[in-house]
Amino acid sequence: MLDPRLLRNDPQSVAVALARRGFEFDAAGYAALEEKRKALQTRAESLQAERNQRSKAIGKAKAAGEDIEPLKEAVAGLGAQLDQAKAELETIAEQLNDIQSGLPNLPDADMPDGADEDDNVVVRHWGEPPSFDFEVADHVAVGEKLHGLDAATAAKITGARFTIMQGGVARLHRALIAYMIDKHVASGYTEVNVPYIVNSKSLYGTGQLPKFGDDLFRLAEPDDYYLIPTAEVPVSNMVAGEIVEPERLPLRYVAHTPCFRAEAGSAGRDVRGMIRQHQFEKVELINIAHPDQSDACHEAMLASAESVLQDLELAYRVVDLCGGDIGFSAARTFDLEVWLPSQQTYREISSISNTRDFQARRMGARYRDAETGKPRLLHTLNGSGVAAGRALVAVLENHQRADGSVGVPAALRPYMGGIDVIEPTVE
RNA sequence: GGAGAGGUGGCCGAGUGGUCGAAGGCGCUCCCCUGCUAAGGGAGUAAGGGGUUUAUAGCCCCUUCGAGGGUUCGAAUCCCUCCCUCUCCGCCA
Repeated sequence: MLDPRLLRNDPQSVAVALARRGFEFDAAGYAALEEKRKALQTRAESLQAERNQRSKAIGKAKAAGEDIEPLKEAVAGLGAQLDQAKAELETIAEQLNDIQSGLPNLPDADMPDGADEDDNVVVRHWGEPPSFDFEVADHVAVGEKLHGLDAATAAKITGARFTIMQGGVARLHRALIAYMIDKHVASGYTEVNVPYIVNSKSLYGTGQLPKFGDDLFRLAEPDDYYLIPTAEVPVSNMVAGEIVEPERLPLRYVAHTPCFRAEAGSAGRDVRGMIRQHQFEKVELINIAHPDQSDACHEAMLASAESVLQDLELAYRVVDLCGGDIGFSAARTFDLEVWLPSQQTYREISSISNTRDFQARRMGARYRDAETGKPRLLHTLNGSGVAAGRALVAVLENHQRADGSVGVPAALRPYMGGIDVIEPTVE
């Protein structure tokens, strides 16, 4: 949510800023609605003030043993007027609120302009895409050869966009997760284990609702809950409604969770393999920061995620998302894209965003300002460190060998019982 | 699931229809005292919103005692619904 004061005082500048991300904001219409709101609110509040005053007078008269009947008669007409004024105000307030909750975040000044992902700016590359002296297989073929990936059986059990991992591949997946969590904990993150099911309020707080409900799996019964699309939702909402003492900042959390996404609207995309699943696992980094710290936190999170890929010996590039590609809640986002030999291209494996006070305002997440003692909105940041499913894909593809085996990066060997290669198993 | 208790400010905790945004305590801030430390004395200290305004200063006003309805001139206090927490029982990983 954007600062309502900014929307009121300078809707035109908001419209200009949001246009950079291809969002059309009707500043004039909003301003007109605001004018109405102001008039209605002033009227409702002055009626309320009058009634409060009169009621107080009745109280005093009664305490003094006076006859209060005439005083009560004098208030008689006020109630109906007040109710009507309140109802009118509420109608307008709802309209304003609907508009506000649908507005995406203001982009940072540094965010690149652009219409779509083709306009994202490549910041840097790390590592060389590996060369192979045999014909590379994609991760599906590699996984099948290892008897480690089985989409068909998962489809029987559930449906499309699910996978069964087994044997060495399942263990590799688990190793990736354990390694990543341990690494981030070693660099100062606090490991948290959080609910994978959340209520709508939490999803509103991080910005998935009300606009993006179609992307979510919803549990209608026995409660109106949702499966999380990312750990960002439960972890960020840990500070919802809280006032955090400044000396605790930044809060740095790492969480491993499954993520559930309906993938509405992506039918036909990445249908083969594990790139785009309804269920995948992710190690997520969350920072809850003082506004002065948030840029530094953003950089540090990016570095943390990068070092995972470096440890895994995977070539990647860092991309600065442009206005046409950046997410609803983010002011600035860096993606990590890992090299996939089968596709001869870089694919997203991590997305690291600073939402500034956008989510904090929706969640009511604040810190106490050391100087003024007043509560101020926090900044929240989230980033994958990294997506486990896609990391598995990247390792299978980049470390595959001609004989169908897959090399285990040194960083993962302690988590793989010391083995340095996954061999095809006989069923 | 059954029975009971409870949800009040940063925290703890009083408060069963009016003068209560709310006693008291803790914490915090400032001042005084004490040659350090500890203790002591005094003052202050909720949040959100609107109007006015160059202003997140001041002033005026509204709202908020788990959430939402209701009764009433007036609700933290009474009634209804829901949510959450705790205790005991049941069940269960």
